[in-house]
Amino acid sequence: MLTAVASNPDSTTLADRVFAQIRRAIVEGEIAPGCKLSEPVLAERFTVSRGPLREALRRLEAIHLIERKANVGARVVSLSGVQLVELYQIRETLEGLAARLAAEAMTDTAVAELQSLLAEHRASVARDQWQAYFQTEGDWDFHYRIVHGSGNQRLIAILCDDLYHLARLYRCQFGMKSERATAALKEHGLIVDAIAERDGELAEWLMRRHIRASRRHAEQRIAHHPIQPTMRPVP
Amino acid sequence: MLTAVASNPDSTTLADRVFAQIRRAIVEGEIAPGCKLSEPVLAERFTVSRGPLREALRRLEAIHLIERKANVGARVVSLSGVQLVELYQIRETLEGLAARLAAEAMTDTAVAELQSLLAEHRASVARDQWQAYFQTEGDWDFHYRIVHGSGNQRLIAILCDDLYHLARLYRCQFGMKSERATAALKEHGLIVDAIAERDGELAEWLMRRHIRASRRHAEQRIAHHPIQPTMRPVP
DNA sequence: AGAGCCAAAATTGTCGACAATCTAGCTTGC
DNA sequence: GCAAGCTAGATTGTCGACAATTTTGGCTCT
Repeated sequence: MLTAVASNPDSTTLADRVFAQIRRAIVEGEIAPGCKLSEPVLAERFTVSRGPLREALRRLEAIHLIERKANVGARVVSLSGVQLVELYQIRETLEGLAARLAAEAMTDTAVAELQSLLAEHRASVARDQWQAYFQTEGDWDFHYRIVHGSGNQRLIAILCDDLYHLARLYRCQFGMKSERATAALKEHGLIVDAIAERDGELAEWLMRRHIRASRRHAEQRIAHHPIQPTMRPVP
Repeated sequence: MLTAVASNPDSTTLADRVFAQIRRAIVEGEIAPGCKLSEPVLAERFTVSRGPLREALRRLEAIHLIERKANVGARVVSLSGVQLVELYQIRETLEGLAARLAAEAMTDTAVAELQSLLAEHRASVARDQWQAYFQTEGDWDFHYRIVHGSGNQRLIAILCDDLYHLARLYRCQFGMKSERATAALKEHGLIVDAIAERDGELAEWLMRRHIRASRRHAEQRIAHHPIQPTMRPVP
């Protein structure tokens, strides 16, 4: 669902694969935030020339996962609390829009699939409440579906190709366990219901409240676990 | 105000300059929508190697001004009516947010500057009502200021670095004259007033209505002047 | 004559080497 | 002893050439 391109040996270009690999490494915390990305060492690590590697870095910069300065180099973005709040503000607005559009535009079969996905998540949470990883992944799945359901291609691009990668990085960075999983699941249920009833206005309002709650949770967590400007080198 | 980098011979990298030049050429309609961008001819036209040129193309792709397919090449985005509507939907949401945040976060001096900018625009419109170009440029100036006034760095990046270039391209493409200039100016005045009174809720509502009106205007125009899939070669 | 296939040309992707720039460590002077 | 300037090393930016893929033109076959 992400960008299924990885590990296909010849269907894409080298730069595509390197891009996907580094992105995964960054988003999953394998390469630490603030870490410098040296072109020679990455080129050797992925056994490619600096050409495709530079293209990959440029694309990582485009989705704001790394920052580059001319003649200096690239670093993984370092995450601050205010940037997290900024991200949540935008997500609240855009995903609210997505929910409203989805309620108006999603096909009946897509709604049914969304409902079954939700049922799966419910079962999964009931089964193994401890498995935080798959719960957060399920959360992403849910949001991805809604956004795609909106049908607005540019909205899909902004959220799924740019902001979600950053949001995932933040979650990994601040170690967001899913204490909120059961509450989030309940909120998801309400949103799906609103979409199923084609009530766009309600779906938007519920989605905005859902993300606002998630933001509050994150803010609280940061307050206890204050900003740690990680700058450790690449493992 | 755009990205003042052009024509500075050595302060930036080659790729930066080529990027800015091609972007300007595309946004101002010098290179037609749908037109193919051949790397060799562009490299010769700007007297650079294909290396920096490819970087520029990649950055143009990142802001969605061109589309690339592997082993095929790059084309300037072709504009459809539905994409225009998609863009307006997102702008309505995001700029509404920007207006609300600006009302809460802008400094008093920034508000004063915004008011004087508005006065300038009023004078300009009263003086030479025919000069459509500067009016639309003034319109962009206004929106740029509000967005920057929000203080949300990511919001600024999404709107000013990505969506606005596309929107400008659309305006050039569909030849949006400013019959709406005087109405738009009146709406701008209300928004500035709301911001000056620190009424974020009202500012958001007014901004959304302003963009909605602009969208309706564009839709009407497209209806009379239906989609012309331009595909003429580079001049 | 039209459709399908093959080959050549052009274009894109990739690579290695060179030049310009920045960083770090050392020397030198106060 | 500390700060400023300089030199050496490493890193990034740029270039030209080669390899792989796509496209186009012509040819053959039905």
